[in-house]
Amino acid sequence: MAYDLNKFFKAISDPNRVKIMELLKDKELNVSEICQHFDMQQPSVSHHLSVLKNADIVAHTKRGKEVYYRLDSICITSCCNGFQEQFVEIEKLGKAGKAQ
Amino acid sequence: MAYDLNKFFKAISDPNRVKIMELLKDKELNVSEICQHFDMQQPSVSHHLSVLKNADIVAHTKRGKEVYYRLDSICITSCCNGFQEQFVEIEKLGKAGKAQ
DNA sequence: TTTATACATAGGAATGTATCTATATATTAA
DNA sequence: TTAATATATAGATACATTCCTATGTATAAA
Repeated sequence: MAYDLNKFFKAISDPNRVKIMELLKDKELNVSEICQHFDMQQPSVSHHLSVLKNADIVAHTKRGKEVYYRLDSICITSCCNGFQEQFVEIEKLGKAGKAQ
Repeated sequence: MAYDLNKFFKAISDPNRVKIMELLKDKELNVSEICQHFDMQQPSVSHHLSVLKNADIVAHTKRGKEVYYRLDSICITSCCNGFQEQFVEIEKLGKAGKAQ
């Protein structure tokens, strides 16, 4: 799978989308469930989900009337690692800790 | 150092800024030298450098009339790794290869 | 088949961003 | 001190993004 790094980073450059990703960290949620955690209207949440989907950060499955979204962690690690490798020598990678 | 992840990802969401980062990969360059690689005018390059500087992605040193910019690879690895760790279990990290 | 529910899409207003030209500031050379 | 060079800042314009309301589409329930 060839991820579009620019699309990926644009997608994660919005705090509301990052919050959606956090909600989906270890569970699937449908759109209504995601909406409950925001002040935004449902169409705005749908828009953010489509940006995440378009960047391959989330996948979705329709079950009945509901559409369930889940995180694609391969995309996240692949894009983050791939970007680092463009700029930092391999032997230096993985040494820097989490941003505090 | 507490990096601002949102600021970091917004900064790297622009192709021209990523290209500047590539130019600075293993050498310092001053603004005029960076400008030679772009069609943009010098003030636009200066603007992009200030966005990168503001996100702690580059540092700069003035020598005489010139201002030399260099990449801060610690910022890059710290932000990329820190972001991954928000969403992916530690034991799964570093397994996914470079985006092709 | 009609109605209700879940979600997506369309279109518009407000705001943010990238680029340009013009100009200010700092440093060096004459 | 005056002129030239390197870079940054200011202001304007074009375009992109976010959010809203209104509405379309698919599925399930009555």
